[in-house]
Amino acid sequence: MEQATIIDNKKIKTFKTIQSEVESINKVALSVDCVIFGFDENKLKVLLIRSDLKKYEGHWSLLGDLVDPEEDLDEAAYRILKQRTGLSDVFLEQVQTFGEVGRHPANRVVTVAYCSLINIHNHKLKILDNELHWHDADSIMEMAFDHKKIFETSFCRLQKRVKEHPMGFSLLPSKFSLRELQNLYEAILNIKLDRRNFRKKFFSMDFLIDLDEIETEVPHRPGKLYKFNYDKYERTQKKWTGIAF
Amino acid sequence: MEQATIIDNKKIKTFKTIQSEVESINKVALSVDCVIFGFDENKLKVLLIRSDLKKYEGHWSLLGDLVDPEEDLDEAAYRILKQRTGLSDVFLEQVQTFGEVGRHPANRVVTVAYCSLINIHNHKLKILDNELHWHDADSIMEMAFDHKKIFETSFCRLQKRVKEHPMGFSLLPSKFSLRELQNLYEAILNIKLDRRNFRKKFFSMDFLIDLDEIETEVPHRPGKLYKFNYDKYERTQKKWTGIAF
DNA sequence: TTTAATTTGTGTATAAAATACACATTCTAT
DNA sequence: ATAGAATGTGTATTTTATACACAAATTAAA
Repeated sequence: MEQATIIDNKKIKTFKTIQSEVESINKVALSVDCVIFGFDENKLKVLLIRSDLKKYEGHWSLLGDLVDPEEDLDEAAYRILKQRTGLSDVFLEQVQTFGEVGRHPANRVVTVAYCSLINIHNHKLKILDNELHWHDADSIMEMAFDHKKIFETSFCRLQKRVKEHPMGFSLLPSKFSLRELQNLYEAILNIKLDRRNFRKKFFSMDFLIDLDEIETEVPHRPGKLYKFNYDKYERTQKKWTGIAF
Repeated sequence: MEQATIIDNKKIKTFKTIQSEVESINKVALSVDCVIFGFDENKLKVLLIRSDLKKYEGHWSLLGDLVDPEEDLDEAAYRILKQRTGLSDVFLEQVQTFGEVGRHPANRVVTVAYCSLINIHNHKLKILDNELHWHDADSIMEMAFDHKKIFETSFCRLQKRVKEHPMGFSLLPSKFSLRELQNLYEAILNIKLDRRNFRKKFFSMDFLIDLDEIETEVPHRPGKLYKFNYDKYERTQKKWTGIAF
């Protein structure tokens, strides 16, 4: 709403009219919900908290909070992440806004979903009362509110984005083997990939820096360790990829 | 915000506390802004309205309105479209939510941007006072509020989505020639495509129905007319497209 | 210290897809 | 009748994706 608006195709609301509405009735509660992904034991995980709402007793929900009227949306998302995980230097991306009238049982609450990818071993959960828990992303059952839908939307977005953007590396330690990288992709996309072709693909992209180190404490031949070359990636403009439905 | 929330990593807000906040202070005005794309004279167009806000006198803005507290977000977007264009059976997709604190000069207004594609010739604009105008998408200058940014985000989204989803057909008449289709893609993506390869591509996708009709009133050899096979597209599950940054 | 088990690391042949490119045909306008 | 302009078509080349097997390195156990 930010200009004259036609109502009933007739009556024109002026900005002044609208502004008075803004001050009074035409407001809704706005929240941010974070879908926080992690990767552990070769499984994609999502961080959930137990709902304290009577109606959803025993159900899990996403990590969220109301947006403060003085706070940017992104700020709110970063704040929630910081409060929950202690991390501030994380991958964070807005996914979608969910605004069905009945999505919250008590009030009209519109929520903006954010997706976040964190390296699960870089932080220790501030667990209080066992409220907070990492769940396997592939076995999420019922959730509070419409959080299942929000989760699924975010998961689909992740599956799509991870193929066109190197965000997956945020889920790995900074040094990783190609096997770990492949495990990550296989877990997110729920597919099996050919090891030789996978390696060929990533080497040909030429964004991996060979660290001349090898894995330790693996019960087999250790693999070489790599890190992702973010600098080079940022400098490289993405190529044209054709039309394909 | 939809469960117990940690503040200062200490104090736990209960739902009751939060609910009272919902009732009072923790609300913001929420609007929907529609980026309405059209295609005319081989150019991508966007429908804008003159801002009536003093501060933005002479500037153009997107078509938007406040979301009613009893109204779903999508409903609000459809309502705006209907009011502005008279069309109800249109392509509509949420793009992103913009919630910077200072984006509206007078109030905190968070806006959810929607992208819409309409066939420009299927409706006659309900023009009032010359307020409403189709602009060339490639020559948008200054706009009111952060609408330039919203437009650009939506335009980028369109460029990306049109390559992976057959939404572009919404901008064309139901019967179109391959040249029109190619012009559309060239306009949206701002590139030149090889005519033979473009045709080969679309024929190999096999979603075009040959109508056994030809163009009329063109000053040259008329091309064959096609329509898009939405049914077949819906039944066809999209193929795996590989990892590529 | 030998052996088995497991995983790493590598290359080639084939198929599929994208690209580059030219000419005859059809229709309109004059 | 002719000129102009756009349609319609095929092939050769390059690039990319896919399928597939074996030797070398390391650990764990005998």
